Amino acid sequence: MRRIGEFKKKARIMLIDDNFDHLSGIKELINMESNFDVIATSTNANVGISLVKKYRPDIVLMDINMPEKDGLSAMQEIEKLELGVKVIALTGYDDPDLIFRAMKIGAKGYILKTMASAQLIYAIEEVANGKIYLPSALSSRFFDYFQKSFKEEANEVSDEDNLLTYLTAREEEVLELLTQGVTYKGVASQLFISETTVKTHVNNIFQKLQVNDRTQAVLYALNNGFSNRRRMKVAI
Amino acid sequence: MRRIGEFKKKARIMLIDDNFDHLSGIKELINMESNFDVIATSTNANVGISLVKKYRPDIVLMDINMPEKDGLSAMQEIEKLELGVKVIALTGYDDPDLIFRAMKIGAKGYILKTMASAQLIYAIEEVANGKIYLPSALSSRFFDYFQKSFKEEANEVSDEDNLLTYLTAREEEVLELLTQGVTYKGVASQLFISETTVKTHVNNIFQKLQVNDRTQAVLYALNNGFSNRRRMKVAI
DNA sequence: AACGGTCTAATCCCTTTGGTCTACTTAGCC
DNA sequence: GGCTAAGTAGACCAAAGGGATTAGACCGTT
Repeated sequence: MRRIGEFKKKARIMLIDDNFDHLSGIKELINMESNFDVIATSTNANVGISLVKKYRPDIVLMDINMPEKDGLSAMQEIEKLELGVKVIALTGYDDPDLIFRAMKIGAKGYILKTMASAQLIYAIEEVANGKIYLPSALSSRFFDYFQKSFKEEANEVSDEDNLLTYLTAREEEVLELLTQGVTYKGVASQLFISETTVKTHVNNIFQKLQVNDRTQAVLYALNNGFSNRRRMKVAI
Repeated sequence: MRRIGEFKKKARIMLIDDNFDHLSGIKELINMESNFDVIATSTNANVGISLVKKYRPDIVLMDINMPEKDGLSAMQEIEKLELGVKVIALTGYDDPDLIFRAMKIGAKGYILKTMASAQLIYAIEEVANGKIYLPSALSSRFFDYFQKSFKEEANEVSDEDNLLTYLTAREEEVLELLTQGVTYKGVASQLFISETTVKTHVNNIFQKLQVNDRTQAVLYALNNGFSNRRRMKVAI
């Protein structure tokens, strides 16, 4: 919108943290040690969100651990506004799950309160320059978690007792169409075979997948790696 | 450089790179500048995989860009062996998609050939110590890509023209059961209503979702955020 | 009290799907 | 040449699903 050129202007920062002392501490730090402007602060997530709407800061430093409304939800709401506001998560915990969720929601950075103040400033600079900043210690944890979640998925799917492997090529074609909501008539015409042939294939599929009807077959297929590509945006 | 004490034994390294010159260069480097052992090398991915099975190195440095068999597939095969072998991807490209796929498969590190040799050694050390190493420039790219893929997904699903929002509470209950492969009879008995009532609800569901049959309704539900939790391992 | 939305349910009718059995053709294999 | 697996297709019957209409009960709102 009105974001001219690079970042010649001082980045405008907003702080949201339920701990007032901490809030003023960070504010002091930023004002002293950097050339950023803290334009607003809030000890309450909901008020903070309103302020974000009003002032449209470049960057929001958001404490994730707050009572009433947790910081992740607040962050999500800010992301939904699509104002281009960059949110940096700030918390005392380096819980991988928390890190993962924050990054998934769209956090542009994640820093621990225990980290050196210089690192905070550096993180803000990086984020102000359009990068995403995650300390390498945390990113290592993130990746552990990330890979584990994919591994579990892969295990569940590509197990050797996947009944889908028993299907013949033609049966797979038929099932593929069923997973698209096509009727037997439709399958017949698309595969240039008769409807009774489709029924024969379908019955064989039921036997092999140990299910009783079309819906169950489709669900089995979907839950066991069949045509995973549509469901998993980022395929290997 | 000699960081003794962190890992007792010298880590055993294997190199796979189709470029022989590069291979020997890295080997030299590692032998000279670190206390790791290069126990085997290969200019061919398939041979490399065999060697991995045979020697079970601690770490494999794998070039991702190779002819015949690409490094990602090779890496995936090595991961499938579940030998605990740590693979570091090595390539000339910092393509975010490539980085993402490598990390998804289970790469314990990703380094560019253009990076300083000290960084290569450092990456190996980190990985040897059980961490995952991704240079911050690359991890920034990774996160961009990562967040974008989730954003697309969120957009697709939580769009305001999601027909599922028109369903009443009872209709949702019915649909929920349908997405589990339950028949009308089953729905009726589980919800303590008659089968004809189920049919009424189902017909209303069809109208609202603009579909013609059970399978299509289930597919619509699954593709539009309904009971997403089962499909998405790591929910927010 | 009247209205609209939801949940419930029935009836009638027709279509689709599912189960079983048989049978022909083709391709690959010992 | 016979065997097997896969693909094709028919007949027949039963069960389930789907479309349309009607209608009573309940609840919250106006």
